[in-house]
Amino acid sequence: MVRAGVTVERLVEAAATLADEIGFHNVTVSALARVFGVRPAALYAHIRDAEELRLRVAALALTELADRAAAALAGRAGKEALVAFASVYRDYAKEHPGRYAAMQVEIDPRSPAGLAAIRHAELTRAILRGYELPEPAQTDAVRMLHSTFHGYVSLERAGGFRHHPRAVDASWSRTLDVLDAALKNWPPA
Amino acid sequence: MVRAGVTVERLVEAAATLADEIGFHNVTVSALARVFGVRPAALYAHIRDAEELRLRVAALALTELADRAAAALAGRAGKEALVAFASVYRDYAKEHPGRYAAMQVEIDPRSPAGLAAIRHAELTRAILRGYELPEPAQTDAVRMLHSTFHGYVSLERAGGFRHHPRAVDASWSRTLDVLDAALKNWPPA
DNA sequence: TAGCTCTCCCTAGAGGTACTAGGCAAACGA
DNA sequence: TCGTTTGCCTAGTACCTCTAGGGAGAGCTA
Repeated sequence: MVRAGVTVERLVEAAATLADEIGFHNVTVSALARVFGVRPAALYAHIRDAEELRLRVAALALTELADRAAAALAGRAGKEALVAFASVYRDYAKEHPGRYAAMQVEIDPRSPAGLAAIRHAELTRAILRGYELPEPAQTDAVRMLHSTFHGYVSLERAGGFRHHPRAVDASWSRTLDVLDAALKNWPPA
Repeated sequence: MVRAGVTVERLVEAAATLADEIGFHNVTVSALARVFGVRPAALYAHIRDAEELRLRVAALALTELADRAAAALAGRAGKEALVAFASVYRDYAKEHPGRYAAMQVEIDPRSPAGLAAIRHAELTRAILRGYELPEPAQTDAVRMLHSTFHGYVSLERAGGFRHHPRAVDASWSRTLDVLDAALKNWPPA
């Protein structure tokens, strides 16, 4: 009986990779066990249940994306920051569809995934450095930006834009122009 | 052996109701059979498989939402139309979380669900009546509006706004103000 | 009305998944 | 070298999807 060297970290990493390959939806404890050449029951020594596995993949994805966003935002402000963040977001979803899907699970704010999500929201706030919005407009803007990014990427992935010939990249680029203009000229309450 | 009177229509309607109650994710053929007081195998005379059931629920939800949107848009233009559509969208998601989740499945454009989705996109275009945007800005705007609505509702439902005290309704209202301003003053390419 | 057919739901069963309980052996620490 | 711990095992329960084939009620036909 050769030991497979399973650890939580390797498990979650493999689950994330598997999600990108076969879809987050299809990542099961059994499928993951097959990856490691091990019986499904063996994994329950490392994770409590399938739900914890999914939450850990979500936390991994949120952390990875936050890291990339932080790097992209470094030294940038205004529209440059906006475009950099948005590109990182959309590219990550393209590159890692399974991880991106994992991020959409309902998240307890006090879990590790919840902390990663908060860090994520704080980074979105960093986009606004060059725009000088007061509160509560800043929070409203953060929510709107996040919504637009997530909504666009989500609809694009689901095929929601496929029935019209207009290039999806072009609409994305124009959407960022519009968001930039909106942030520069935020209407008074 | 009393006949339960199962038909595809009643099945899909019950599945949608069940989705709103226990979550779309938890709607299984078995659970649906229990609702009808029938063995799971009996349902396979009416639906091909679980996938078809899910697609039919998605089509039902898209059609219902399109109907409501059409009614809300009748006789309205400009910001009034924008707010009416957005409210219908968000309220529907609140009222029918299971049906809303069903709409997020990947949809073949040529299926009934795909046709409902296209009708949906056309209705979003009707919002723009009062704003007089030329193509391709119109398509870009439709995509941006749809993205923002979906993204906001989706993040709200997933609890993404829960970690900040700012009222979610207030941010929503301000987001609509910003979208209105953006449509009125669409930046040139 | 008697019989025939069709439809609807049944049982049985194969195969997959989540998860628990308990066992055995490899790896590690004293 | 000898416990002890750790990691993976088998066995088993429960639930899910879906197929095959059987029986009985409902409606059509003569």
